[in-house]
Amino acid sequence: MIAAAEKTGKLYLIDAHAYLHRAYHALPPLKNSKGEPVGALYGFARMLLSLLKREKPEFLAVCLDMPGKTFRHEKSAAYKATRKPTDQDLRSQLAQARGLAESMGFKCFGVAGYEADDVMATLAKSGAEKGFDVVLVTGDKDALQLVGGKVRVWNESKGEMMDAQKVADKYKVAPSQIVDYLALIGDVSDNVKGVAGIGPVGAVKLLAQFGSLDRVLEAAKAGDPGIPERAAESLRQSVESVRLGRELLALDAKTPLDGGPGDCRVSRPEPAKVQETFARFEFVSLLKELLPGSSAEGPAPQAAEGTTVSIALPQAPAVIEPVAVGVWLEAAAKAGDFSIAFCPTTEEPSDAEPGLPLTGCWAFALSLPDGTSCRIGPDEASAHRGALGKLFADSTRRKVAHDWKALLAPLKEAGLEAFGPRFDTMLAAWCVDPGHGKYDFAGVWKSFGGGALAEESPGRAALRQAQLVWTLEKGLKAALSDASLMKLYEDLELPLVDLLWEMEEAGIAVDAAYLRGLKVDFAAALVKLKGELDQLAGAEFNPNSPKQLGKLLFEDLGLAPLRKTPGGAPSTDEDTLQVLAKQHPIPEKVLEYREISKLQGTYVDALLARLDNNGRVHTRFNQAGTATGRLSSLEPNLQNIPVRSALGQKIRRAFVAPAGKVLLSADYSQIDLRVLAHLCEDPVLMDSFRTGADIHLRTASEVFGVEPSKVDAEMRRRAKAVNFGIVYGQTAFGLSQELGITPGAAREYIDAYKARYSGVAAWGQKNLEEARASGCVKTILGRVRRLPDVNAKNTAVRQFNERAAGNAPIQGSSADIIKVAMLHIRAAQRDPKSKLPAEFRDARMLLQVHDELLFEVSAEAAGEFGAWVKRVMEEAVTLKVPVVVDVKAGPNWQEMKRA
DNA sequence: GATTTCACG
DNA sequence: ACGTACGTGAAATCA
Repeated sequence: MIAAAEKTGKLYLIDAHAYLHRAYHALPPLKNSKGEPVGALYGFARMLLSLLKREKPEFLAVCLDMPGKTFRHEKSAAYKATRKPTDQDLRSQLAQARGLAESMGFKCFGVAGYEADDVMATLAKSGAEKGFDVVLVTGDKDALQLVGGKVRVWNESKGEMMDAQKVADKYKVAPSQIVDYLALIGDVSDNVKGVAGIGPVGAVKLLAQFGSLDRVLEAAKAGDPGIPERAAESLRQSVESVRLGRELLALDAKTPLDGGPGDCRVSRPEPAKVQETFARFEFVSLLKELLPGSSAEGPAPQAAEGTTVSIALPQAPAVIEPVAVGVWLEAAAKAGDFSIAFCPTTEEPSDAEPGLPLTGCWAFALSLPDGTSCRIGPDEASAHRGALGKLFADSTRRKVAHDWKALLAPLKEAGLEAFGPRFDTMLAAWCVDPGHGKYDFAGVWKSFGGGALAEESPGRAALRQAQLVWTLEKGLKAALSDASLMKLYEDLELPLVDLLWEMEEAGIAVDAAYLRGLKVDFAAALVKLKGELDQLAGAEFNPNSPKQLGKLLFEDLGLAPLRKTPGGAPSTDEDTLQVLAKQHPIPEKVLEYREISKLQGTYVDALLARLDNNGRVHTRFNQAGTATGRLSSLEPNLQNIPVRSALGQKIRRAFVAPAGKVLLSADYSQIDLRVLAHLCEDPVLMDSFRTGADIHLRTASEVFGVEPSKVDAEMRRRAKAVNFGIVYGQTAFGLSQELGITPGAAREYIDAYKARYSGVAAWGQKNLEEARASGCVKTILGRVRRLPDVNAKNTAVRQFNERAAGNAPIQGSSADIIKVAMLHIRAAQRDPKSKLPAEFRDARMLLQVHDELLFEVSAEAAGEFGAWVKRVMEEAVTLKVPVVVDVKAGPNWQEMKRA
């Protein structure tokens, strides 16, 4: 038998104690509820997790120091003698690091008498011999001596991957000379003194000339003319100490280990083990990352009241088998309310679902509150048309469903229009806690405490949903009341369902011929640019590939990266390319290519593909998606049609009004800042709006302390960025990036703003305090946003929540206002008693883009209609400052003039 | 499926 | 010591 060759791959070696030290000093002194210090362990575990996620290592070893003296202390009394004794709080954590790493499924090595560095050296050597690509994860310069061949050092905090070339570039010596180099210049942390008068430059020179420390010392002894006499004398005096230093710095690759690289395969941690360990340290969020779906036992961190909503759902009971439609109708006649769930069906017959109707593309599950259910498809619907129609039209019966808007089209197709009171569990769930992102039935059931629902076929899932939705409804009603959200849900969100559906159904006309012309132009421009780029690069590459572009710019051309992406790669985004454009012609061309490619792929192609038979495209509005109360638009997204660039406006030009009509746009002017003024009642801000000033100009005047007439364009631009930033909870860094100024200057702008607009600053403070105490913030209509992590210990997480806490009331209130206006407009259009002209009633609301409404209206009536819409929108709410709407109209969405 | 980039308010 | 302005959706690339 021949043994199979040992499987190899990338082997990561972690210097555990380096990370524990770093985390200990970097993080606030976290303790668990028992008062035990856990901050360093937390940082260490987090680092391991992010390495796991980012690098997906196949093999990984955690290398530790053991307490007590090492062979180096035997050699030198001075070794590390200058180090301060380790804090007790850190010592206790160092002792627990091994257990923590092992519980996470990592192989650990630590040998008494040796340091973690020696262990790493040993594993690196044997790993490289066995064919592993070895990566030492450490910031310690000593480790660079091991670089070469298959061994590299990754300085994770600086994001540098050091191979032999990089070492040579940075230190001007080969990795094999690193020990000699450090011995010559000394190393403070190890208390290795080095040679007096010889620094990095001198050391590099000597080593370049003589090759090694020994040769340097020999040459000094022999009085070689290549060494200045002063340095030679200094070297002769230090022969003993520098040789000792070299011995101390050289890593020992012969550490006795109980195992090797092959034993370091990363395995999935045993859930019980990691759960136990993390629960002991109370690493709740980390546990979720490592084992999604699990929860830490033990005392959870104190969540403020209002951050979480539980409505005590039971585990889902088994699905109750459906009854025949006739039987169900008899039961329904005696009962009152019923629920409806849509079941997407296919034309393909399915063995798994014998009960499923196959003749059409729709089917529904219906259920009574007691679970008595049936399924109807086109056949059943026609067989029981009369009874079903009567039931759906009966306004005394409440009808419960999850996501009514999605139900309206299939119901219409089935000829089953529903009248009377509705309950929509999707909207209710979103109102109660809008932070989940997705609100499909199974997701809502789970996130409100009902546990995971098993995968089911569409037919069974619809049946189950119709039956379970009653339980959800009961809990959500209570939750809506408890949070004072019933009015928002009933009077705003629920009525919006039909309006949004009508907008979706209406769609918007697109000039297909124009768009096809644009497509040809763009395609030609792309071919040309691609040719020029390949020429410039000297080889073919894909400008849409960040990876290929990054390699070209930062490796082949040697340009300097500006910043890194979250994934750790050097970024090639627009900001970066604009900076690099000053050094090389390629970035500029890539920017051009990217812009056109984006417009072509995201807009031209997508719109052409989505044209209906009448030349219109229909978006879908997601009413239950955003955390703040806004709508979003999808498939296609018509809320992000280009407007800022000249090329982008060509896309906007494709949205047109049919003959005899015009597009009319009504948008709220500065709605976010007006809402802010209303919320904070800052006298200066309120005055700006009451006097109808140019708001950014006024801000410039206040912040820069000059007369309004002395404000130039650049000052106004900066003030505008400050105003935007205020709404977003800006940092000095963020503003500095936006404006291309130093963080110090940005800080001054912000301070000046806060001094002039003290009411804004005070509101921000008060709002945050309320958020911390209650765990949520509210809009002017009482819409909540829950902020479970506004008190988080993790700085980044906490600060993110703090900014969201400041922004949500503003963005959310603006969303409230435009939603009210939409309903008012529609109500007036539909009210037979309102004396609106027929053209006003026929005007169709097509799109909502957060602060803008787009209508299609007869060209003759446009002027008057615009004036009316303006008034309704401005009067939707009464704020402490005026609300102003600007109206424009034109033949397409690009060429619009003020009406 | 994750990552990166970029379109909008 | 680290990351860094709020809220979205879509496409292309690459593993």
